[in-house]
Amino acid sequence: MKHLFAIPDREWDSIRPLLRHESYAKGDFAVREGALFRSVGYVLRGLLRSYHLDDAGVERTKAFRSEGGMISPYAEILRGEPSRSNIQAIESSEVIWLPFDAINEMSKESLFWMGLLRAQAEKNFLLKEQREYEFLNLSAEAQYERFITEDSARLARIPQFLIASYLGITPVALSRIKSRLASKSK
Amino acid sequence: MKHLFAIPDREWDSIRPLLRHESYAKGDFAVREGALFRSVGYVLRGLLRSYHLDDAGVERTKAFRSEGGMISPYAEILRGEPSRSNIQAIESSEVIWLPFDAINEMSKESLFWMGLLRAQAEKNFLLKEQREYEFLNLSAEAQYERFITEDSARLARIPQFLIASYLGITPVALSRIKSRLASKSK
DNA sequence: CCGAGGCATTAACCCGGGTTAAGAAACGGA
DNA sequence: TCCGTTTCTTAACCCGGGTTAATGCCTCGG
Repeated sequence: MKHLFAIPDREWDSIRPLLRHESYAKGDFAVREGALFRSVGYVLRGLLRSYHLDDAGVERTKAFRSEGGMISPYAEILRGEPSRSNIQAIESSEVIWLPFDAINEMSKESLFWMGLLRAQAEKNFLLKEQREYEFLNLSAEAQYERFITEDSARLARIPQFLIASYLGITPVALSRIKSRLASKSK
Repeated sequence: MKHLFAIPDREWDSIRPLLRHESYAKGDFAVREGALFRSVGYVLRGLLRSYHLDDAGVERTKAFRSEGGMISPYAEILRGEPSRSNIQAIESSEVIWLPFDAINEMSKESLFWMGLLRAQAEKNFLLKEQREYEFLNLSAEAQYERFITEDSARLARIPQFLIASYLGITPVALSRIKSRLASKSK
């Protein structure tokens, strides 16, 4: 953990007592919609997803995050609002939670912490930018093809109806896409 | 400009000679696809869009930015890659260009500049997150309704075929949506 | 070992967006 | 102002995803 962000000794000592380590069983919720949640999660083990319900009550999956990834209601933390999303463990998982407000306070006088928050923001931006690119350029079928080629390791760990929810389509449509691709490659 | 980012005197003196002020006529390109572009633009006047061509050669509009907005191939700058997008003036426009690399260098020793880059990244993240939300939750028709209610001032300035390209649909489909909404509200 | 619940597949039908094409309207330059 | 170009609208047809529903499979607990 410490070495992952290249945290110097001094900063490590100041943040260490504020870290929270949590374990989640499959299906457990780390964050519930509506909660004022102020921490950023670093995934040590397992796989989680962040999702919310649309107006019609359909689950919309925003992201999957596994080992080494960050998960949190980041946009809402920045806006100072309660979480719009739920964060749920797809597998048994372990997460280290970093207190955003404390780091934000320290960042006012520390180039290191300010730099870490900058890196965080840039990383999250790039992830969303990539997603925008896919929504704008790729059909559901092309998005799925990209997913299975670039994320094949994760694919096996995520049930199909959640992938459908990530792509913004129904499980039925994803099943049709799969059979279309299968007959195409024959 | 200076007061917009609340730039202190000392920092203002160091950045001032590096700023570039450009004017663009309607239709002019500020950035071309493939160019290694390393500046972040602050729009003083006018309206620009950023877009790129998909595999089929169709224009895909990523964003519109008007007075007070930031425009740049930000993701590519962060990744150190040439621009994937074109940036074009929809109206006659004026832009101040901030040199990213110089600011990035200064940020290594300056809390102010590091903080500015952090704020930049967070702002851009929030914009993309909002767009993800719309793609994931809203039909083309609902996206358009949101656009005309929340961005009504801009709507009049942007030709319809560009709005269609922003929404990820064809001009024909947008025209149909408009007539559907018109008959609905009767 | 059995039954229940959750997940995936398939089919039938509907609807909205893509495509193409034609005509109308708005715009811009000479 | 006039003409040509660009933009917008409308129509016809196709296709892919939504919806609903039936079926089959797998897993897990009793």
